[in-house]
Amino acid sequence: MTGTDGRPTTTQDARRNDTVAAVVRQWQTVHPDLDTGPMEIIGRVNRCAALLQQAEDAPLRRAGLSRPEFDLLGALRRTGHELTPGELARETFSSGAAVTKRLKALTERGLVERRGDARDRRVAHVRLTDTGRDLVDGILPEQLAYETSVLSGIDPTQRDELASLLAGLLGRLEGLAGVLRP
Amino acid sequence: MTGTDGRPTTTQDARRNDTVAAVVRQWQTVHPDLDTGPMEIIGRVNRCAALLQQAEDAPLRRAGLSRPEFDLLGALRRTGHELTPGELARETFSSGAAVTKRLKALTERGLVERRGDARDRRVAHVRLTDTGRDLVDGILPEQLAYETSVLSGIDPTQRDELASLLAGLLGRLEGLAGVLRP
DNA sequence: AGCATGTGTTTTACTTGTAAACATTTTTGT
DNA sequence: ACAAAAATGTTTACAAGTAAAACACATGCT
Repeated sequence: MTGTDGRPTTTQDARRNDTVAAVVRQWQTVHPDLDTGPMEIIGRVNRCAALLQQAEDAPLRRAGLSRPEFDLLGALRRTGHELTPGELARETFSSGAAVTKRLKALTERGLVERRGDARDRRVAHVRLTDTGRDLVDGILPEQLAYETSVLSGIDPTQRDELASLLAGLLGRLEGLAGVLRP
Repeated sequence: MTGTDGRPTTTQDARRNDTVAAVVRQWQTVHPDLDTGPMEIIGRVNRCAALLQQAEDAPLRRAGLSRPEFDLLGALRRTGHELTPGELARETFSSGAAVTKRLKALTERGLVERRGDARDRRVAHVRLTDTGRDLVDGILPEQLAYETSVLSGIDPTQRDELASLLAGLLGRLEGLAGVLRP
């Protein structure tokens, strides 16, 4: 089945039925001369991210963790070794000050430990405690299961296509960020 | 040109070269049994949104506006009529309390005005001042021009495909939100 | 009319992030 | 070797969001 413009309508005209489409139509009537094309992508990326964060935090809340905290623990878990606060900040894309605060809270809860560096006494090395590791390993499958259920409405071919296109966009954005921040 | 698995490589194997791909690979080596497929989409959506917010706010900062403030003004501009605080909250996907604070700041800056309702004296009606309208109309083209330049690296066919796939995902997320919030 | 209940908005207390300043230590240049 | 510069991490002051309660008014029931 195809629409009058020949574009396939396998997603039941999703492009005409979400909130972003409505917003774009409003702008079009007020500023018919403006090219609103970028909104169709960027508006949707932003809105998807907002909704995902709302819903996705459910398994984390149960464990009493915020997502930024989980990201920090996850960085330690997936790299498999100790990281310094600075490395954690880069790895989780957050500021050093924010990492300092999170580390304080997570240390008090016994999820991470710190150790000074012998050579360079400015730096600390942070590692997961056993409790912290078990917590991450317990939450991650739930998180992925939830994410899988969210994506289950999209057929595998389209999922793959979407992942590739997003990778292209992300690569471009990260390239830009690298260029724009010398 | 196609990769060894037959998938086209028009985006120069973007899927293997962004930060999310590296994270997924790390998880795979630590938990080889886990299905990390969802991360390829959801991780990228989140990361794209984060980068877009950092970079995209440039034209807004120049005008001394935060993005949530611009969203509020934009909602008034694109609907073309007055909105109540509650409607603004729904329209901009934020809490009523946040809207109250933003309205206070924007009113003090002379960008919006309030007017009481004659029938129902609980509600207020908010409208853009001429200054506010001019500000939105001045910023929007800059914003769209920047967004266009970000997306210019992706060819039009892929842009269209990406917009459609995101619309499908967003529709599903918004449907879920509706169902999960009775 | 009088009171319970619902709705729209604001206020309050609190959480969390950021930017800028700071302290400490290392590196660099001469 | 030593002063200046850079790097690392923390502290401080502040901005902005949220949840829950408070507030103000409207509506419906008896």
